[in-house]
Amino acid sequence: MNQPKFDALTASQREAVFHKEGPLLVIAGPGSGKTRVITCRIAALIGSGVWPRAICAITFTNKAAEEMRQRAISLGVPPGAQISTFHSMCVRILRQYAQASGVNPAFSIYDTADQSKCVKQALKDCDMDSTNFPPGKMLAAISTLKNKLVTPEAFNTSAEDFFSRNLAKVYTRYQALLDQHNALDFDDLLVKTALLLEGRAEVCRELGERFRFLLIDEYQDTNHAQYRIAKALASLHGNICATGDPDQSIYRWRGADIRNILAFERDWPSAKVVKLEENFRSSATILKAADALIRCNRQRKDKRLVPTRPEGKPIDVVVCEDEFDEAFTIARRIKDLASSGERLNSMAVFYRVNAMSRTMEEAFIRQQVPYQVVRGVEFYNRKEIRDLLAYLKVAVNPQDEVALRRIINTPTRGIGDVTVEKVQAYATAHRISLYQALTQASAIETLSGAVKGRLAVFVARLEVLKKDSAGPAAPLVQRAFTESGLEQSLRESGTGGYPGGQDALENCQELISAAGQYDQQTETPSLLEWLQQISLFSDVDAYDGTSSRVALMSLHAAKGLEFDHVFIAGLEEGLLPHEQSCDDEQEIEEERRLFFVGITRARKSLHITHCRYRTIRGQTLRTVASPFLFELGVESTISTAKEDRDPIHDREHRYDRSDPEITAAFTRGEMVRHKAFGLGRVQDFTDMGDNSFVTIRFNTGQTKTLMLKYANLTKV
DNA sequence: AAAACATACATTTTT
DNA sequence: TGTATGTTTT
Repeated sequence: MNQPKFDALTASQREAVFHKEGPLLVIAGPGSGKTRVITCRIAALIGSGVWPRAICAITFTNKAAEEMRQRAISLGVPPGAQISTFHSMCVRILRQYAQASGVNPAFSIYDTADQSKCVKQALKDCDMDSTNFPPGKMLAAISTLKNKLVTPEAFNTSAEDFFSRNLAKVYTRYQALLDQHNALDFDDLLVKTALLLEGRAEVCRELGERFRFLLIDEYQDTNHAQYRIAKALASLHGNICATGDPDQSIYRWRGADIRNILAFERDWPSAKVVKLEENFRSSATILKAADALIRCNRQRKDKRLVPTRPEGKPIDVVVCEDEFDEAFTIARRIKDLASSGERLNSMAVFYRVNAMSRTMEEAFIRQQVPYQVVRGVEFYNRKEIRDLLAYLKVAVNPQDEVALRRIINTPTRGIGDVTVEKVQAYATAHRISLYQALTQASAIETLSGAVKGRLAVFVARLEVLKKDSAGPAAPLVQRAFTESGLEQSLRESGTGGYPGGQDALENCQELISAAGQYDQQTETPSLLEWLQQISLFSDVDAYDGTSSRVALMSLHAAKGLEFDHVFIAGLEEGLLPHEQSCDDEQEIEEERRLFFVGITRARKSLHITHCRYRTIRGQTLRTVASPFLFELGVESTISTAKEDRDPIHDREHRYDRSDPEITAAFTRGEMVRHKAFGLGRVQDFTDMGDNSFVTIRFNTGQTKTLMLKYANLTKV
């Protein structure tokens, strides 16, 4: 049926696509057409008589899952196969087997911000000092334990040294708090699923019978919990197909265990291994450099990078003066490429740390190069979105105390900290949840009549929402928006606590329409399901490859993407490899893989820059070129960006040239640069047209009032 | 309750 | 250097 579509496959791709029964490991290098192989494999399985519903494909990101679904559709694969991320699969399993796994199906999903609230609370409850035990560190340690499926009880018995014993206390308390709140954090989703599958043989068998074919993408990024889940799910039949590239493992720091993919053949001795070594993406020149680089890693399975494309342009390595010069140089080269007919959305700039995006953005604005910054979080982390979602979460799961505390006085409704503490005291005394205590507020003697009234109004609103919480999500989100008072407070912005009132309003409306979309796409939509689903979303998916803009992103964010022209900035010691990843050889090797990932995104041309000086945290330091540069082993065109510019007044010229608004108004607090005095902050601005003057406190400590027309200031 | 002030902090990021 | 968060002030 789908046979004609498979004709274009290479021999090794065919092997991977048509291997039917038993374990299969596909080691797929960059640009080897891996995604296509997986979707073709799904099609081939179904073509050979496998029922679509028996297929379970697991990805790491929602974006990857969506892409795979789209590809499957365009291949003509009938619907029914489950294609989802590890986490959403776990949510589904946990809800289906709620009883067996000991969770309440209305659970909230806690993200890092919620987690951090709980850890802080746990530290407080344990009388531990957050200076000696920083919440972030504790959370990371807890996450590591969870990844290894170590329960608080187990850790309690094994913890011996001072730190471990304290960690055990916090971990135990933290987990108790989550239980109390009927909440699972991201790690719990995996842990509970793994424990369910390993602890309940009948559940494991049922799921094994249902999902006869398991496909796991990016297997090199699995952590231990995910590994155990995969192993359990495939234990019945051994039909597990793992695909990945050990050379693209860049998430060790968040628990990814490269040993999972390296030891696949040991776990599944009958495994067939297929290597996809041909690269259909990059020019031979780029591949040669990438190959030379990655060969410097010692802990590695040997793998070839076989080019199928012609030589292409030489790799371009540029030494810049400082980060401004670097950004300027990149912007100018992009302009050159654009004027030679290349599309802006075929180009991308990668950097090691997101902080580097700002300098880039400034240069791009000045040079008028359209760009988009691709960043992780944003939308769902906005205050107004979190507030609105918290309101809904409480309606669905009143035990969710983090959400409840968030909204109890947001927008302000005269329920201050003192009141909450009184209610909390009552709750503790009567061993009930905070929410339950709120419903009994009239019985709390320490509260005044007025406060009781306000609490009653608040609870009544939530109760109504809770009662009507069945059916489509969008109307409920709309209602919560209005009834919570959030909408009104946003409309009256300026006075309220929301500085960007208009934006915030639009964001909330966007959330409502997102809920509407979910309602339309889902057979039996429910608020609970929607909330659980969007907890697992981030908006990296918001990257728009079709708009005509250059993409700016971190090297990590670049994984899975490809561009004709790639720029990688900051190839300096301490930045790439990052100074905090230089402790051991393993970390250095991961940094090398990160660079490798960046390089192999490029199809036609690769441009690498590094600076002689870079300002980090306000200090300008002389830099050293990254050792990785020399490992590329290519005859690179080393050019100095500065050569065609005035060497002394570079920076000033750059700004003068591109900033015609030199007499524009300045506002208090703005950063400006003065030729002689350097950086400073505007204290005051008196607009007198041509004779305007401006008061600036310079970083040298002096404050000066200058005539604008003579000052020659530039905005920073 | 809001604004002003002070202080810690600072990779990578998905779920 | 900036920011994000927490604390004090009004």
